Amino acid sequence: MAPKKRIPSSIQSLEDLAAIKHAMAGVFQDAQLNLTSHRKLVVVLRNIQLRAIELGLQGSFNLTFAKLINLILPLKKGEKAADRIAKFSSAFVSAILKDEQKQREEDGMNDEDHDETPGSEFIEFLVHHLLRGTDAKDKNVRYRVVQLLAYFVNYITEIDEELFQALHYSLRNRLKDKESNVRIQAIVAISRFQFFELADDEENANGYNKKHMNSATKSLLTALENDDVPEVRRAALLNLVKNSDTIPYLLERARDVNSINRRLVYSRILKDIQDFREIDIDLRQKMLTWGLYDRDDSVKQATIRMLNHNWSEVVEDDLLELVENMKIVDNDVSQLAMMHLFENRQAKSMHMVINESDWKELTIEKAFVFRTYYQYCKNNKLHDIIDSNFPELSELAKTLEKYLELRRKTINPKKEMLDDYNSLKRDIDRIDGIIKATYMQKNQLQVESILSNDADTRQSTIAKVKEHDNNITQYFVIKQKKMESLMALDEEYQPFIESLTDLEFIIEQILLIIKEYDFDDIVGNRRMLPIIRNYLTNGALPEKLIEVCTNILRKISTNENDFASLCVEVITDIRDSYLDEFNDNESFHSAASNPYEEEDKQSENGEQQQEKENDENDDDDDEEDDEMVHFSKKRRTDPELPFEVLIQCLMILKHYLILLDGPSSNINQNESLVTTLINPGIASEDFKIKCYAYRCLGLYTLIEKNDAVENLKRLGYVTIRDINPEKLKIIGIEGVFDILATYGVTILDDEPDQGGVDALSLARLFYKLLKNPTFPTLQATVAEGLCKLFLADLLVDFGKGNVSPEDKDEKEDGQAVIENQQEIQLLEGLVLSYFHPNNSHNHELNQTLAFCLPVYAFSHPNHQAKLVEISGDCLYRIFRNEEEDSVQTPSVVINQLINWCDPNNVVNQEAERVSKSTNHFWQAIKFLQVVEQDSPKRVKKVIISNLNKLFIREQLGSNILKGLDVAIEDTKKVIEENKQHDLNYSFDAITERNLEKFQLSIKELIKKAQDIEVNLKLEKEQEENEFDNSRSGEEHQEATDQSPENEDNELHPSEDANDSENTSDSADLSDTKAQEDNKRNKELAEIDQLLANEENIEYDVDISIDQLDSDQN
DNA sequence: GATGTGTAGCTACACATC
DNA sequence: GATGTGTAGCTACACATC
Repeated sequence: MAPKKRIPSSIQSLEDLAAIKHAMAGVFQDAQLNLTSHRKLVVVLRNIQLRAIELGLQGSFNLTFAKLINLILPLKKGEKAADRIAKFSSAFVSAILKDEQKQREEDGMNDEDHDETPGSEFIEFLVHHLLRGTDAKDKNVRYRVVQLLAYFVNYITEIDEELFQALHYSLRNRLKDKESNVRIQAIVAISRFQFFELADDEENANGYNKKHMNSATKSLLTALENDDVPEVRRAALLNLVKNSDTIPYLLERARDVNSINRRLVYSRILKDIQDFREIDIDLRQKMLTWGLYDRDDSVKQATIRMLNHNWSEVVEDDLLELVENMKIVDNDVSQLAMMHLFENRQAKSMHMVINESDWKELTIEKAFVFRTYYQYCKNNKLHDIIDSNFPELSELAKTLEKYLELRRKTINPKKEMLDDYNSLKRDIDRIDGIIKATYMQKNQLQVESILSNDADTRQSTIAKVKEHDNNITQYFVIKQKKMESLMALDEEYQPFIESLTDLEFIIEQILLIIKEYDFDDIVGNRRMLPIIRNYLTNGALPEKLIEVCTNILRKISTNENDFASLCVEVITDIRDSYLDEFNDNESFHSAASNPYEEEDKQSENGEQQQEKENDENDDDDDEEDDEMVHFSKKRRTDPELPFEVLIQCLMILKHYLILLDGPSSNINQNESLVTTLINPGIASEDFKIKCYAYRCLGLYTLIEKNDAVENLKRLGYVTIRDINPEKLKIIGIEGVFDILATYGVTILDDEPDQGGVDALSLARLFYKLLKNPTFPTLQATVAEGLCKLFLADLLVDFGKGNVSPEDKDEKEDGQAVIENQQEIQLLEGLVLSYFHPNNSHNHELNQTLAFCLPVYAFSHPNHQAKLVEISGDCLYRIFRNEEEDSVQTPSVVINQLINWCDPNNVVNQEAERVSKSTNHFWQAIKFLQVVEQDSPKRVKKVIISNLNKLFIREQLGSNILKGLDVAIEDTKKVIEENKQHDLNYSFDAITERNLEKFQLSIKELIKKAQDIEVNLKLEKEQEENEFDNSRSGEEHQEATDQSPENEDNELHPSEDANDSENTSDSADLSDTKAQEDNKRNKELAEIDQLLANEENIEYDVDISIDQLDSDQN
């Protein structure tokens, strides 16, 4: 045999098994030390193997090899020696196969026709051997076994079918191993099977019903989607084949909870997919959205790199082509993507050149690229580029007009069809609304009939229910008919609306560029203004275009009054042109009645049209007086405005009002807008119009304070009516919050009976909405609105005026105090909804609160103090009912509360002030009360074991600290008293020890504080002795009062609610300078008093969330 | 369940090599 | 110039430990 010659003499001299074994051990010994000698050692071992075969010791060689492998099996993951041996084994197997392959080629044998060779025998033996260890008890053994198998599966083409099946079966079981490291190796191993045809492909569906997916791929997908260890999912992500079947699942990992996995999708997976155009366009866009908006910066960076490198390379840096492959209409992320693309190109000096001719034939892509490029240049102050690429304002005005004209020409011939289609759609929406309302009435009646005792009443209600049922059926029939007519139009409508949407998108882009221009170009302005005004009045523009147009108008206008006249004029013109048509009187203004017909004839000539436009305007001026008379005459008999007219007016009104500067606006022309547009809009049955009208009402109230309370009421009422859709409710509540934020809570009335709105009912409204999980977005909106009011400290006086002094006396502390605490109660409502299990799926709400609550807490010590006040109560309520399935554990909640109230977290605080904060002192007292109450044992335990985390320092002064010591003592007493008959109070040794420890630490602090105080006293006395000689005691008093420390150590105000007149007195807890013993005693007495009162306060106070519960029922 | 420890997976830089 | 190698530092997460 040929190889014989190659065996070196040193190995040739091995004569018996012992010598072979010894030589093999030597090779392994060296192989475990480093990787560099492996190539050499593989050759050596191969020679030993050949020698063993010569000696007829092939079996023994295999066995010895297995024994040597066994030595590394118990070594845990990461052990270098074991990893090297595993690699070495793999290299050796590979060498054998290559050797034999070469041999066969030399012998002129076909690839296929080989029988059992020593090599395949060796591999089979090894795989057999390792398979016995796949179920080993030792996790390290399982890990190493699967690791080795993962290496060997690369060569399994050589092994027999039966063994192959056994291997596949065992590895699949390892995918369910409880050790994640074993699972990872199993994934690597199984991933090689993806390229084979597997026998059991059909029976193992796993939910992925793809024809071409083999069972290995399916197992990996299962792991990818369901394994709860990120590394395992990562292994699946990186080892799965990439084809059209698997790619959607792989890209889905861009939303993995683990940021590394998300990043890998962008840095590896999308890179591996050579051409991003193979990905579905919607998915492509999702990838951009998820990546560019990822909260983790490294994911964002990976996305930007992918965009700038992989994607850009595919289209050979052609921006337009790239944009063609993105979704840009109604897609915010594309704009962000463009900014990153421009930035990268700017860095590489790849400047874009826009030719004049480009503007003549804009596509949506071109328009979008130009617009975002302008934006980019403006943001980065690249004025030179703007000047060389973008036309003068008057030029751009021409372009704009051209495209607006094109739009008009596109719409005109289809106008009838368009009107029909839209009115059918509105009809259907309206019928849906009616059906929904009828259902609700029906359900109500059904409930009534069940509850009713009277047989007659029941009879009549049942009859009514039947009637409703009939009506519903009829409505459905009508709806069906309308739907059919709608479908008939679809064929014509769809392609038309698509091209129209594109055209409007192009116009929007031009307008957006214009909006960013500087308007000091008078010629340009003069050109622009009539175009905008004309199309705003006569163009029936969609809202998006209206929005930009009003923005441009605002910029062109010299001042706010000018702007207001412009907008009101446009709105009045739209309205009047309809009314004129309606009255069908003189031909006055007939040109405007159908803006399209007449102008169409002249449209070829822009100049001519412009002239006509000017003429028209002149006419307006001349006839203004006449018109006013006309107007007032008509008003009395004003017909109801049709949908199109009213909605146009409301849309323009909305964006006009948005742009006004708030209540300072000195605009007088608005009042009639309410009576002529907003009120009819609110009265309209059309939901869309209603939404606009209420939005306008909210905005109007922000500039006109007169009816603020009345309008607040109207907006609030919208949110209560069950029939209103969530969107409308949100508009209502947003209006309420805007009004409160603008005017403050002082606009609220003290006496609701006289038609005003009082704080209490408003608070109830907020609670009700916050608590209702039927409308999750509304919940989140309320939370956000409240958070903003809290942050701006606008709720400090909320509800303060509600209780007159006499009332206060009558009710004693309880009720009066609580009604004065609307703000605190609302804050508690927010915190409770943050932790409430009902809201666990409301991401928007949770996100809002997760952001706002800490911002609120850390922005001012007073805010923290308010949170301290509610923390005990919150804790008690969240876990009051043990059966209730709370999402959060007590430990999480407590830690959150402690963290929010930690004075170290407040911004801009000096260390001295922080160490004097009473926050955690009070929190400790609140928490101890919860321990004393009938809270569940687990809550008590967690509280006690977390007390040591509170930030309490000796700087508080010994007297305050003594108060805490007393409180702990009291709590211990309560525990002692109850422990016999109530298991909730009987704790394990650790918990009891923790309480002791906490008390001990407080006692130590007291000692420290006393030492400091004694020293200070001595110093002071010394000083006083010196003073006494020259100064009077009065002056000394003054000096102490002025000391800055006095204001530092406030007890938070609401704590001394019983004593509110004395707030400033009691708040003074200065411990470093103040020496008066009587003051100290007073403070101590106060704390005792507070602690005593706290025990008396009922936690189920009147306007709690729970109360609302029962209100609803 | 809270704690500390160890590791994976970058990321950035200097330097060497082809 | 591009490509690889070595090093240090960082962060988030899994795991072991009590």
